[in-house]
Amino acid sequence: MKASRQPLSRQRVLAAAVVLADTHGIQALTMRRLAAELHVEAMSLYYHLRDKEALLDGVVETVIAEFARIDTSGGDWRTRLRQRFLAARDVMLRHPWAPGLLATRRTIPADVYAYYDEIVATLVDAGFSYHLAHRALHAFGSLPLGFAQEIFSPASAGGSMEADAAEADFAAMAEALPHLTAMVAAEVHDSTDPTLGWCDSQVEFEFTLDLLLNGLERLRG
Amino acid sequence: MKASRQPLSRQRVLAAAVVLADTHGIQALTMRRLAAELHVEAMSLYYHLRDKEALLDGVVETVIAEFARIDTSGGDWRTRLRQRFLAARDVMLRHPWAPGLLATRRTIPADVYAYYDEIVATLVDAGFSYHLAHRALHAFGSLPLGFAQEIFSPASAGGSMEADAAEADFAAMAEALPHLTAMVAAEVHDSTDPTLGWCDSQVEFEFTLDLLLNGLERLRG
DNA sequence: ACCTGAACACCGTTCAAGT
DNA sequence: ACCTGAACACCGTTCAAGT
Repeated sequence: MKASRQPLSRQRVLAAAVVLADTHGIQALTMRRLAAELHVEAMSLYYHLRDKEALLDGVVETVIAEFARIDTSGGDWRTRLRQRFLAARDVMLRHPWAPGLLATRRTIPADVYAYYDEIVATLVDAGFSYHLAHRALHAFGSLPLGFAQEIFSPASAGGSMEADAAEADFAAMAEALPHLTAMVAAEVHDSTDPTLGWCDSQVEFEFTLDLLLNGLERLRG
Repeated sequence: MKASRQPLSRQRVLAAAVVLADTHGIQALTMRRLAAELHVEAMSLYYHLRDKEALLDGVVETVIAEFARIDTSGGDWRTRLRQRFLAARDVMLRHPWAPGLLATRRTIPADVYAYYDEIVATLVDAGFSYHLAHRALHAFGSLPLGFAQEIFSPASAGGSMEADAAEADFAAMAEALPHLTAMVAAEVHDSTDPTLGWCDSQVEFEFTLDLLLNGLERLRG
């Protein structure tokens, strides 16, 4: 136990931080707790990382680095981008806290730039102008990073909406929100569908993705 | 000064919280500081709000309530939704911290449900099935709330990308990220364009919006 | 009904000091 | 080079107490 204590490093600290967030949630990722996990005092972390912001930046960097270099092989531009975005999604599904954390960062990991460069390359190779490629990048939003904007209850994957409806007076809700009620009744997420939350399930992700890809294909000069 | 001290209320606390966030940033919104702003001790706030989560929930509720009831008058479903979403955007531009805060909430303000009910109503009235209306809602993401997913530097409205390029060795960047460099060179955001950040400017917001609306129009049965 | 003082547990961070 | 103890400023929150 004592003999096994190799010296810390930035990499080891970041890896431990990812594991801690995966197992106990992002709110458990405090300097003191992370240090305890590494059998070290909190202050030791400051030797390897400037401050907590630097820790969080490093954590998203670590996650982004998981976007494996997938083969950009066969298919047209749409299938190539589709592959990439779905690969990114695999990573995010393993780290459900990552989208939220990424949203709070003010600096973009360098890897993200490289990633976006490849996307633009794919578009331009397919005949897009830089102008349209730029707009496409905007339109994609966070889809290249593997997640869609989450509106409804990011924390409660599994649908708080049904739960609320069950608790509250369902008839009253049906009266106040007739269209939503009808829609929800007709549309319950397939429970085998991998999800990052109520509003970001796999099938919806792919629907939005294809809607955008097809719309862009139409605009492609 | 002393005589003007009317008793606190949930509404007054929330209004003060919005002002505090507007003027000093969301990170300045602490129980203690908010209390000081109201010339009261921090503990007094707990009489009106259960805890800080309840405060933050109330703050987003207050912002959402600003989505004025705009006339859903003339035009087809696309122009009606477009009006709504752009009106929401006006609100968010006045509270740039709101999208980020909203992303951290785990419960949806009741007003948001009512808002989405109206959107579904508009779609269904236009001939959408509930199924397609549901998918449309997903595809819209956060656009109905007036903002697009922000990938690049949410905090630095005004473009850290150019800044970084200026600081770093531009030639090296051009080599490492040839397509992005070319794209950025060809595409600089118009500085008169109202923006919530590098990746969420008004023209891009509208482009994405129309791309989705047109794609959905095509799928409409 | 509405507000407060004192206290607690927990943060991130600094600094001088240890090995 | 790498880690630590003590201390500081700042959180959110409780509880019993004031008016």
